[in-house]
Amino acid sequence: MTATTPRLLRADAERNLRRVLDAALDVFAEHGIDAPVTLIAERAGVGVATIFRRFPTKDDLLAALLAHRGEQLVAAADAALERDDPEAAFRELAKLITRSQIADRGFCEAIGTELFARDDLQRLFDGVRKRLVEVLARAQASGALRSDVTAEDVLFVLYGVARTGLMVEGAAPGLWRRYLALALDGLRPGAAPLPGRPPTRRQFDAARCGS
Amino acid sequence: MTATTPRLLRADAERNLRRVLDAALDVFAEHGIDAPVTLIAERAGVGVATIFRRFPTKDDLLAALLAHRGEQLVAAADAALERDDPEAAFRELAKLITRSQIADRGFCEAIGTELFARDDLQRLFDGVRKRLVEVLARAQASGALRSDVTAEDVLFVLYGVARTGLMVEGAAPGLWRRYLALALDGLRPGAAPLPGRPPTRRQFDAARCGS
Amino acid sequence: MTATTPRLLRADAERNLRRVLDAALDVFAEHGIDAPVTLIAERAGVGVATIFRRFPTKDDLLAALLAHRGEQLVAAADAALERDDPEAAFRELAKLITRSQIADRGFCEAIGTELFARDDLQRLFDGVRKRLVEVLARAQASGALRSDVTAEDVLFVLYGVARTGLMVEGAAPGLWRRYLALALDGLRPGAAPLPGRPPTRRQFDAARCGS
Amino acid sequence: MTATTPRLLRADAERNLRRVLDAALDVFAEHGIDAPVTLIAERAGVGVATIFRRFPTKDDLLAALLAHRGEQLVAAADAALERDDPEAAFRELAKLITRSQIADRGFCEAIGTELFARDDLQRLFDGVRKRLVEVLARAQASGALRSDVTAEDVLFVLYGVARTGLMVEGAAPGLWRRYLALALDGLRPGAAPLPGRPPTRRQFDAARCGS
DNA sequence: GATGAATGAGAATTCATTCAT
DNA sequence: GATGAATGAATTCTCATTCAT
Repeated sequence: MTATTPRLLRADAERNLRRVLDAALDVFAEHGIDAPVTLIAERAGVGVATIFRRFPTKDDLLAALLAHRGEQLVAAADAALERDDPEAAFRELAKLITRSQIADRGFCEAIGTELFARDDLQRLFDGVRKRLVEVLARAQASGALRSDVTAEDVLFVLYGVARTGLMVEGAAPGLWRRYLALALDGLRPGAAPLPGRPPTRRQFDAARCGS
Repeated sequence: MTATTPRLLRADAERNLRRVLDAALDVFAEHGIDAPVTLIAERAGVGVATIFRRFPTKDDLLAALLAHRGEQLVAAADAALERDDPEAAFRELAKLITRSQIADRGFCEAIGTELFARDDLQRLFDGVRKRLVEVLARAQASGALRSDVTAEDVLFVLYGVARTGLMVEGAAPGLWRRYLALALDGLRPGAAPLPGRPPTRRQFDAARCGS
Repeated sequence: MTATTPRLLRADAERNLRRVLDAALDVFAEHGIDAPVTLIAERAGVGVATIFRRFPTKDDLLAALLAHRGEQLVAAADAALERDDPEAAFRELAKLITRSQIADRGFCEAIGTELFARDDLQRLFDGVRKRLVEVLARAQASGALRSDVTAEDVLFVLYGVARTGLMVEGAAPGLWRRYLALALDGLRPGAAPLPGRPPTRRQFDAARCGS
Repeated sequence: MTATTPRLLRADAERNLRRVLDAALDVFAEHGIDAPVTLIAERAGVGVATIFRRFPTKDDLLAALLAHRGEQLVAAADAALERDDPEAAFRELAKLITRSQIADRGFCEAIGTELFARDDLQRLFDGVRKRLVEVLARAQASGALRSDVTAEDVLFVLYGVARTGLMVEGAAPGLWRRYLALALDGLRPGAAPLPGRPPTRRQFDAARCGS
């Protein structure tokens, strides 16, 4: 009973926190990262200060949501890693990564922003990258994918697909799958070698954090 | 004297207009469409009111620049149309379209915005689309390109490439060519048919104007 | 059991009250009266509401601390009163009064504020004043101090010394003793009579409470 | 005529700027540096943005006012330097310095704040200090002042006098002259040497800028 | 009784757009 | 015609104080 008291307190708070996060997810997903915090507060049915209590900065709130996305992606990537078929695993992971950005305009807009410079986000999304490295290597080894692309390449390509997908989502929901398919077709083997060199890790990280 | 005064003024005005447009082009290209109007006024060496006299709204100014880009693209597309080699023509046009967005962050950001709903812009960029239809058809007829993609598809794909290119441009200048190559590889013939259907004209236009 | 519970609670409460007061003393002494209440709650390891339960208002909390300082000063003044050497007694009391303000930025900042209008504080600090009147009179009678200054004058002068001391304390700790010495030198006999008249009791009280 | 056009424009603007500065001077002088900018805007009869146009930051506005005070002081100090009687010159300068702080609560409160770290302010008020060095040296050479105090000492002492003066000004206008006289009496020769060492230039500057 | 989450009233600052000159 | 100063409507963030648990 003495143990439940703090839990009860948190039950209330957590409900509100959940509402804030849900509202923030919705609002940022719909309006992008420029959505005012007050809009989230309204949607959540709380005062602004309630939000700023948990997240001292708008950026902190955004970072929390991004971390959420990162965790989801890591988990989903782990599931994809389980797959036996290397190509299917790769396609699934690619789809997951793209879809997560399309489902959340804020997430997609945040990519290439200082927001990603935060250590925790770096680590999380590097986890995604690492899993993609693995899945990609297997697919390449199986001959299903061209061998001159890196995981960084793939992530950049999928970002582009997501951007396009977001633009068309309102007018043609689901059309992004078409463009994902097109992008994946570009990864088939048999094409002329790509021009230039893939981005270095340093370049990749820099690009993610807004050069 | 009464005759020369208006002429001089008009000359002055035109010089100013040119300076405003040049400055706006630079500023929006560098900072995107959220750049403040005052920054443009500074760069142009004129007062803000001078800008708002010609362009009652910031959006009007942006629209004018977009029209400029549209005209450039139309001209460049016409040049590409001259080419004999259908594939080369297509690749050139694709490169032009992508590069124009990468060279102008504002232009790229404006795509998918209500800004594109303006009649004049609709017409202009529809001119680009039409030329692409032509170039694409020839390339497809020549067997250099898969036949299940439309000009609308291609434009959407290139938008994605440009978005990626813009993100990485700071950290890895020119890397976009690599991703353009990848995208074009996706357009080679021989792949499984694309899922879904290409966007209708209505969907295409709607997506361009922010659903 | 019914008897011990309230006792335990009261013991708990008193311990909390003590912690709050200690924390508040520290925090206000270090950061001044603008320090947020939550900072005190943190430092005390209690919730804010615990503070506001005892002290309905931040001002009430401040007043309690000021009362604490007042009591300390009264006690210290009583000790000084014991001294045989009138000049030594005066110097000691002056030093005590100054040091108490320097050791507690919040105390010093509160002087000249409506806070001092509270009856209990008025009474307490009037106790200090009265003891200074006594000590001062003796020192003046002994010829060690000029006779045209009042206790109110001295308190005002020491406030100025404390303000200076606080400003320099960070860069030159202890420098205030130098300025206290200078101020005391100004109280030596033999100078031309001071201009104007010393503040009346009414003026003195009014000045203390923010005019 | 062509020359007057810009002047006319500025005539209007300068009137407003003057109103803003006057209002700011009044408001900060009365309420101190924590007074909200909106209050100044109201008092000046302008919108807040008008103020933020000239002074990008509240601190910039404050700094401008401080610079104003600094210039006034430098000019006044030059006048005092002209005086033949070394002691009279010193007393006059001391009075000027003290009065300027009493007339402007904001000025006095700003001392010991990061605001003073600004280069222009440093230079201006160092000009005041240098003039005081001169005047002080003459007064000391003439035997009118004790020789173990520096200009830095004097400035710190006068700050304390001003703080006291500000506290009592509401209840006893002009009483500060009494405490200035007391402080000056402390600077007469013939007292025991002061304890400690005067602050170094480094310490002096650090104390002025908030340690 | 204690907790700490929630709140609303500001505060500083920015920006597209409008007027007086 | 051109200028740039003025404006008001946001937007982010803070803090004393109140309430649900």
